[in-house]
Amino acid sequence: MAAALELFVEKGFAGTRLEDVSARAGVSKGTLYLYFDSKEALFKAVIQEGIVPILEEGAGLVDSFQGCTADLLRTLIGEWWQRIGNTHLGGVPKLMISEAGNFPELATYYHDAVILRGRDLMRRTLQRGIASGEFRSVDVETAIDVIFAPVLMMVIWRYSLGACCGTAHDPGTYLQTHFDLIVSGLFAPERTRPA
Amino acid sequence: MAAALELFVEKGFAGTRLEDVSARAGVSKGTLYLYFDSKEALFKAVIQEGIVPILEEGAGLVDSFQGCTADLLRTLIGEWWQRIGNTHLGGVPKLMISEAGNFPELATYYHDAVILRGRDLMRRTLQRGIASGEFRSVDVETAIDVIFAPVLMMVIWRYSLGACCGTAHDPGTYLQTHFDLIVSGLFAPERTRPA
Amino acid sequence: MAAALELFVEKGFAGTRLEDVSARAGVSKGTLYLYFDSKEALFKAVIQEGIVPILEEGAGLVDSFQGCTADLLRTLIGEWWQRIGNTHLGGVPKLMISEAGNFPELATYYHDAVILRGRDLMRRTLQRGIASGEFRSVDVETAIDVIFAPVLMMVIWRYSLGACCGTAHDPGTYLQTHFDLIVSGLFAPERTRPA
Amino acid sequence: MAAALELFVEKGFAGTRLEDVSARAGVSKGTLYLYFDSKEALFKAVIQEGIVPILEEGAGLVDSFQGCTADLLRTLIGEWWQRIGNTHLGGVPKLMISEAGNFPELATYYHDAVILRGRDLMRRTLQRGIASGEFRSVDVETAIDVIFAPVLMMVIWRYSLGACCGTAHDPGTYLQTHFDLIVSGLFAPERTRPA
DNA sequence: CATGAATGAGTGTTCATTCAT
DNA sequence: AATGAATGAACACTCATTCAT
Repeated sequence: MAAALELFVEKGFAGTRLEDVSARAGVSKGTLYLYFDSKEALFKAVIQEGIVPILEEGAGLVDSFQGCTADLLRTLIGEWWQRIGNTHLGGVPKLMISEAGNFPELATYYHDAVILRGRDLMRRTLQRGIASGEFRSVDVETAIDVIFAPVLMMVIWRYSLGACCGTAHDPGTYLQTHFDLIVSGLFAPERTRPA
Repeated sequence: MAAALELFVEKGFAGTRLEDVSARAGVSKGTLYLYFDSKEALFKAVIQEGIVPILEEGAGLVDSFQGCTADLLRTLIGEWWQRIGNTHLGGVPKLMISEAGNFPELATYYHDAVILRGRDLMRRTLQRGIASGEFRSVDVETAIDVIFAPVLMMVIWRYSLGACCGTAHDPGTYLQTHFDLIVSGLFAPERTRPA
Repeated sequence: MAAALELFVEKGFAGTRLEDVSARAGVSKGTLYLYFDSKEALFKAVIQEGIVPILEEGAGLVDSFQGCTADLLRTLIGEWWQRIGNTHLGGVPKLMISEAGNFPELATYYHDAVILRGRDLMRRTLQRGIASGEFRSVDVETAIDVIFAPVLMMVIWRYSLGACCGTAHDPGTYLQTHFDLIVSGLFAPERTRPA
Repeated sequence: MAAALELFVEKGFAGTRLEDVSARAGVSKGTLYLYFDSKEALFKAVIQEGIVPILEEGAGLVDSFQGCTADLLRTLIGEWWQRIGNTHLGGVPKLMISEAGNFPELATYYHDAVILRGRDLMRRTLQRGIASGEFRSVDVETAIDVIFAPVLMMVIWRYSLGACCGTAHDPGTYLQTHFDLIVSGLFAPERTRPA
């Protein structure tokens, strides 16, 4: 599955040959069919089993986190970067964007299992901060957009045009800058804009 | 080329069959080869001839615009929406993201001819506003990112997951909201935050 | 279709490679798909278009035949031998027997369109002879079995074990013998066995 | 081997997957190769070991039978029905017809070991009846054809088109009818058509 | 200019066969 | 003896490309 992920991300679904997947995995072409019914089934497995478990851990983190909400937010983004963004899974958003039209059923699954769940994680985090008075009472849904968009654009760029036309920002700096910007915007006034 | 654009945008490069393109264009499959050497040549032509001319008109607009810079910015975004975003050309960003890995040469061309040129348009606009005192002296490159990102995410979503999982924002409202937000942030303090 | 018939008859459905069919037909593999959606569709077409039209002509013959019924019977069997039995179509009964289990839908079609129609032809012929007093009043359905069975066994043998283990009877003589036997058995006693 | 017989009969040689055979036999796919060198070897074993022993018993029966020849004939057909026709072995004639072209060597073996031996059994029976004056002095080879043909057609039908298009005669009644017809035809005139 | 029949290389999938355990 | 994971050759089917008309 790691081999399939890399190739799907790199070449798209149609551009990936199962022969290459099996070669990269060090098995024969037929062996793939012992574990996946079809190329499409392999594709779905890569998406589903790659990301969903990580999101479930994220849910546990939000539920049990001790500490201020800014730290929770920083931890969430950091974990996402460690476990998804900075691994081959970081190519999945670009992959889903590319293939959604060809796999509507999978796109729906991804929307429900990944996107909605991811938004939910962020929603609960923001509400936690607002409830505790740490954050201003912003419009939560819009804030979710604002937080996710640059992060997503970064990995999308990284796995598409960034590969040819380089000059990408350093991801660490980029993420830190955005985190600061967002947290500044979120912090409740008396704390972010002290006299 | 309109037929090809629609199908490339909808199904990606590999997923598009020239037979379908020719059928939608109302000609025979062989006729395509009178005008384009190959599927790849067709793809490049669609990208190049679709967007570049519009950008060139945009350059003329920025050079000759009479009026305040906020109006220029509003006009630019409005024209983009009228001529690109709200037509089938709106699918091109998603398409380039999908196929950049398979067409590095085209991706480089797109980067230079479209992305850099688009950023340049916006850069000159922002610098015009800053020079005239209308805008605050923001970091221009970051501001370009901030202005483009939500607009791009909207069309990317529209041509990928949005097609299956709906619930898209109304584009008009969305763009207006973002425009207001940006301009508020850009306006020079004495004007946006009057005593 | 002639090439396909020969190979299906010789090797069975699964044993026939479309590449061989196309080679024997003098076209390329892809060309087959211009005219038949799939191997299965080709198989169905071979069965349907090969035999059904001939049966329809047979129906016309029975309706319009002038002369004694024994001559009609002889003509029917002779025509069958000329147009089916002694051509590659003679392999179709063996083919249907082999593949009925794998193509139940086609088997049902064959049963209705060929077998039932063939029996009907024979039924009307026998009833004509009985009505005119030429034939004894035998059990018609059983007589149909008796007339068809040896004829079918001959072509089945010819396209199966007969190919390897030879020693087949001369078909002409075999058919003649059976025809005589059948007619002798059928003729009313006072006419076939005159004092 | 019972599992293989059922599947070969039902789906033909090419249509039978060894995985299904092993599953039906309750062993693993690899285990088959402990006992049979190849799919082809399994096929040959099924044919050879299934029918030949029964024919050998039949030879003993003809040699030692006490009683009139009509009873011997009835017993032979009855035994055939009990031990072959009405078991899965009844599918072997259809199977050999289907696969003779693909297995000429096996077909030759079957011809020599089964068909010739079966004809020999019948030949000796008929000659016994003729010698004793029970039967008319018919042409023996033709009579063998006449006796075997309907019986074979019945099992062939049963394992091919009969499976889809039903309406088969009751096998018991069918066999009885044919037996009566044959014996009536064979009995010397003075005994079958008394005054 | 336009056609569409023909091509054949390429790929997803199947399954008989092998072999380390 | 028995397993079942692994193999890879074989084949149905697709589709970009060509060319005679």
